[in-house]
Amino acid sequence: MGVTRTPRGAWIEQGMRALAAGGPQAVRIEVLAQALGVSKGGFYGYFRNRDALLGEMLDTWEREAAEAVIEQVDAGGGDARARLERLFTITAAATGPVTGVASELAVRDWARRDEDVAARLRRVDNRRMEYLRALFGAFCPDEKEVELRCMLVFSLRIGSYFIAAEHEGLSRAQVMELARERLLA
Amino acid sequence: MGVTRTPRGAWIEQGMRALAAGGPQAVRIEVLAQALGVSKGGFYGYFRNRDALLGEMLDTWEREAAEAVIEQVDAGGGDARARLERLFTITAAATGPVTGVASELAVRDWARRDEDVAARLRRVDNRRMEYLRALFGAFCPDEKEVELRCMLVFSLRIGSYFIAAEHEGLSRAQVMELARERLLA
DNA sequence: CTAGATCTATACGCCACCGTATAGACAGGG
DNA sequence: CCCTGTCTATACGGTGGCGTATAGATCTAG
Repeated sequence: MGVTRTPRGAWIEQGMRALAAGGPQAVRIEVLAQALGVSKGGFYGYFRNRDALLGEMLDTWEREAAEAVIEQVDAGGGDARARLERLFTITAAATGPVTGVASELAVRDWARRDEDVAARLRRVDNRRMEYLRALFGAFCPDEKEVELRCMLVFSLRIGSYFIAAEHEGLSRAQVMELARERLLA
Repeated sequence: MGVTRTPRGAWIEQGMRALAAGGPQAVRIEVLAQALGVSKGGFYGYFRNRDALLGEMLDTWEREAAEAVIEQVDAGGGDARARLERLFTITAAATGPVTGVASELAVRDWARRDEDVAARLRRVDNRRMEYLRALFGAFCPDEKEVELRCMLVFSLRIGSYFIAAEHEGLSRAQVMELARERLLA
């Protein structure tokens, strides 16, 4: 039996790279093949067609996007505030083809026009929101206040990548730092 | 001289619709033509090629995106808080092919992968940020606090469209209302 | 009503990409 | 060493979209 030279996962990972860089339209089999230094010949042994690849890409993203960060945050221990701090730091620096920021933004935009993707995103977002809620709930008694802070954390994270505006006398990082202090108060 | 049956502006508007619905990749000349009930024959009389159309679409967006809202807000008069309230209401309901929310989200995503688009977005965002800064500055003495609130307003607006999470016992509108009260305090 | 300008329909060549078919290359078991 | 299963390269037809060419349609001016 021959060994797998370009395993299933390689196609998925390269697909995620393409998705992150150019959206679902940029996930072209022949382009992925070239990036892998291989012809597309083997692709159709793993996947029925291009849609099957996109589906499996979303499967892996859905499986790892939320859990990867949560596990990493929890692994460090500490109280709720310490974990939130760590969460801010980690998500700000997240890179890599599947759990990186670029992939997530691409998925969010994709979800606007595809109901299946939207459903997956909803599951991931709800899982994260649930986690955030638990952390804020640990030191924040008002339930509404908790929801508000969760939404603010979420929005700032996404906004910081989609917003191009500059700030008067402050860097973006400084503004984010201000927000961080305020949210942990 | 024949009268223009499908004027330049019609192509641009239809292009913006396609952009809003499916991103720049979805702006296909033959599709626009079909949507306009016309063949693509006339297109190349107005535009050198597809890129020229995309460029003019961005021109009109850049020209109208910021100013349209600002004028509409200022037209109602009132103090800074009243204007901010009106700004929240207007931007939440914004529709239409060029100044609508969908177009803006599409442009933001597009800007991630095209430096020219990013530059245009930066100009629009800075113009809006400047306006927001003036409004918050009217009743908020601390400069840093002003920047923070501007960033929060911006992020919430964008986040509310890109975030799929649901809230515990509250609707998204209720959370946004909470944020509005807090930001105007 | 004709003339000229402008808009439009249609046909064409071109290219990128999808999915299939088929034959060669490579490893391990007999 | 050969055989078999698996991965791979290449060639092919089909489709969709771009940009051009060209001829017909439509409107205003004179």
